[in-house]
Amino acid sequence: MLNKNIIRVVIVEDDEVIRNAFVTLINSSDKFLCIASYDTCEEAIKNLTTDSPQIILMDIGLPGISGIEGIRRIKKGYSKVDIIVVTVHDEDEKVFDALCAGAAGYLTKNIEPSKLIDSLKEVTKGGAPMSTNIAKMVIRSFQKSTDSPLTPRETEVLQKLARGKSYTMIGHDLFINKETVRTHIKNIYQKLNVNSKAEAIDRATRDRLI
Amino acid sequence: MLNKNIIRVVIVEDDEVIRNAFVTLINSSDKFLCIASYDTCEEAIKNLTTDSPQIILMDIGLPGISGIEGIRRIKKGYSKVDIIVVTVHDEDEKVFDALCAGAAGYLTKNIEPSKLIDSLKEVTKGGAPMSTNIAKMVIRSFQKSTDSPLTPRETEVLQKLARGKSYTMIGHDLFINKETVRTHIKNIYQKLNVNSKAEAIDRATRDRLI
DNA sequence: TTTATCTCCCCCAATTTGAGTGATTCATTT
DNA sequence: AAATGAATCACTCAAATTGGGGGAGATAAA
Repeated sequence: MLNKNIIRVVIVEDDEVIRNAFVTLINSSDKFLCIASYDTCEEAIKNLTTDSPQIILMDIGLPGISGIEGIRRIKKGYSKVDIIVVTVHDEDEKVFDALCAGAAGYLTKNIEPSKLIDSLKEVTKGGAPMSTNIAKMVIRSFQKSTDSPLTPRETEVLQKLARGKSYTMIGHDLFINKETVRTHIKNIYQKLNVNSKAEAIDRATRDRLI
Repeated sequence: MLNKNIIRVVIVEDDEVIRNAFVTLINSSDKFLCIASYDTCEEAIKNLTTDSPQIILMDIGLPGISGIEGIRRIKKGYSKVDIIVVTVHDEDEKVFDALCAGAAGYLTKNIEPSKLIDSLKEVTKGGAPMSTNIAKMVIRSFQKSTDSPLTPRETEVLQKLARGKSYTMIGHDLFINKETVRTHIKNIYQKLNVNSKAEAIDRATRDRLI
């Protein structure tokens, strides 16, 4: 049975022109078959078990429930499908929200047709296709600020504070007195211009200090 | 001046055979020039300003200071260079440590020669080359556990707790009474089998509940 | 009808926190 | 030689937070 080896793809995209282009493109490959295409997540979800796709190509700027929420719902009820986001949006928030919601890959729409097919192949092999700009954002999200106002020790203290530890525990971890921890934290608060734990963690997270 | 357009590359790799293979490969491209190759980070750092590479290909299983620490030191004194890790290691810890230390990309050594050159090109264009398995690990690091023992509300509470907020603040954020927050946290502790904030955050982070 | 989830209330003791105001040591820089 | 930054420790004090215990009502789902 040849059909067994064909990868079933569903498309969710509200722009008819783009949607049809994707359908044509995918069906032009003998490895993939576009079983269905929808212009809203709601419809896609309704037919999910019938369609039983291995891959969903999904836009995230949709009418009705957002693509992000759509990803969440789809992965909840049907976790084995790989969802690749294909969108014009490349703002940090959208990207990370989509990944957190369970997207297996993230492509921006300027992608060349051949690359899109490559991405489909990559995801079937267990990979995580990303546009270069997205990959860059993702990598950068791991990296700390290079010009922190905090000293190494203060950074260490703040990291532990952010993990919910008390002054006493931090002191124990770093082999210093609780009073020293207190001093460090006082200095941290002054440098970050805050006056509570929550604010400090907030600023530090936002500015990638920890 | 043609040299102006050649991308200067330095290699840090302790295995002589692999190192020489990389040198040959890189010099076979007319876009890149391998100016130097070292078998330790120490040496590479010593000659950094003289070599002034745009890209460093770096192994991370090195004698002397580790590649990870090497990345940190290089990026500290010479932040404009793009460091691509090329290694056999694909354990979570190494990968994330390298990325946090400032690596611009991460390749595993089974990479084909043509892909390595592609990766160099990608990084010069501001991208972040990753092997498929690494990309997958990175993406997965954003995603939460699908079978959390916590209810949605409890997860919400725990997330805020992990951001350093007090019971009072959490209640304010969620428009519920502080006492309700207490109850949630009591239940969370019981479910996670812990009895303090720090332990709860630790478990939740480790198990990707938040 | 039971169960799960979310909501709220009270008591209590121990700990923690934030804000003061100090000080000493050590290494680096000027 | 003096100054600066970094890291260490001390003591006070009032307010807030935390964790443990108890109990209970509402609603919705199974």
